Amino acid sequence: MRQTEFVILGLLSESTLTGYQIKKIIDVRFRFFWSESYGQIFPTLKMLSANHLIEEIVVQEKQKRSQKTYQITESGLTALREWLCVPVERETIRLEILLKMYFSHLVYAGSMLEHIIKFQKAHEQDLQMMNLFQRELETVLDEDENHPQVLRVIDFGQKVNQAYLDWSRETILFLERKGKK
Amino acid sequence: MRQTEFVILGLLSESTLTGYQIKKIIDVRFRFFWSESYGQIFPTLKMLSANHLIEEIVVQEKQKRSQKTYQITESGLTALREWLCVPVERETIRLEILLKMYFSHLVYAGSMLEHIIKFQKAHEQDLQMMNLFQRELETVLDEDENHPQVLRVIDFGQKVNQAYLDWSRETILFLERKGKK
DNA sequence: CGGCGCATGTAACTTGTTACATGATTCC
DNA sequence: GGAATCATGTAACAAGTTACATGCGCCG
Repeated sequence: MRQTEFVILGLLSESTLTGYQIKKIIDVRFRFFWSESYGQIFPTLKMLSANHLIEEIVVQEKQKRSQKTYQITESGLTALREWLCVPVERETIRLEILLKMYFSHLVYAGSMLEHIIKFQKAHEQDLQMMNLFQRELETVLDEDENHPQVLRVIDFGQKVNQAYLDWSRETILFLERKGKK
Repeated sequence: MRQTEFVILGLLSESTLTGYQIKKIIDVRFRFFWSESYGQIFPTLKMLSANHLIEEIVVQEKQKRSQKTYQITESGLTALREWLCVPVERETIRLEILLKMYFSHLVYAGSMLEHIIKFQKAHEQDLQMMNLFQRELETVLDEDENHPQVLRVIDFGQKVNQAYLDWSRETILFLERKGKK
């Protein structure tokens, strides 16, 4: 869980959060390059806490529902900084759609067409969301926060998603021609 | 091992192969969108064989070294065709480099710069390899084989890798400006 | 008072990697 | 003769998902 550890430390370096909030942030802000499930977040939180890289802070506001908010410790921040300087080692990419495209001559073209249209729609939405993030961030841009770095990440998402959409458009044309023959 | 199953069936639908050859093909041709380890290939081969989706053919040429060549069966081909028509369900992307970029304001810019340069070099090579594949395939283009579909897959790789390189260039400039301040 | 969203958690399972063992063949 | 590549395989481990259980608070 090396990697999960550091996503969590990273997010906690910005603000205190609950496990649930961490999951939500990853699902929204990181969706085009990362994902985590509760099955990893909660055990990792427990582990980080046992190693004193994070601490549970009990914000007993009135009679709030059960809620564990975590904050990063000094050693957590140190560990995060160290990790940031270690060379990137894993780059996991598994695109089932390309596997299907590669072997798609074995089935009728209409089937592949459906897959691509679905793919295209999903990434159109992703791109719109990124454009929104970008505009929002630019209106409150603070050079002393991590905003410029976040904009670079958003830019990555925009470029890659644009490439996906260009490819989808061309591939749909290709399949439509195939289908007619 | 759902997915591993189908990569193998797909490759065996083109030619008979050994486990070792399957691994090599995935490492070279699919490297920008897929990966498999021996730890998955060999057990999956065994399992597919037990289910009669593939068959072991013993090509006892002279006193060849131990070698198991597999070929797809009719039911294997049927299973593959069915899978090709089922909607794409998984799209795994985990880019550690973006995670590091996102939180990189916590460390000095030079560190991130190294990561990006390494990333850029790796993807320059990938792009060159794809350009080579493309040229090779276009010289022997056969519309009745899967060549047009493979070219679409290569095109995906080229577009996405080009996006990676554009982003790298811009991000290196960004970090160099940061570093000087 | 019903449903949704917030919130936590785990057990069972699937998936995937790593490290290791083994040994033949090919090429320099 | 030694290195690289071909070739097969597994055990231990690490990572990740899914399905489920639980229950509060808020809004209509």
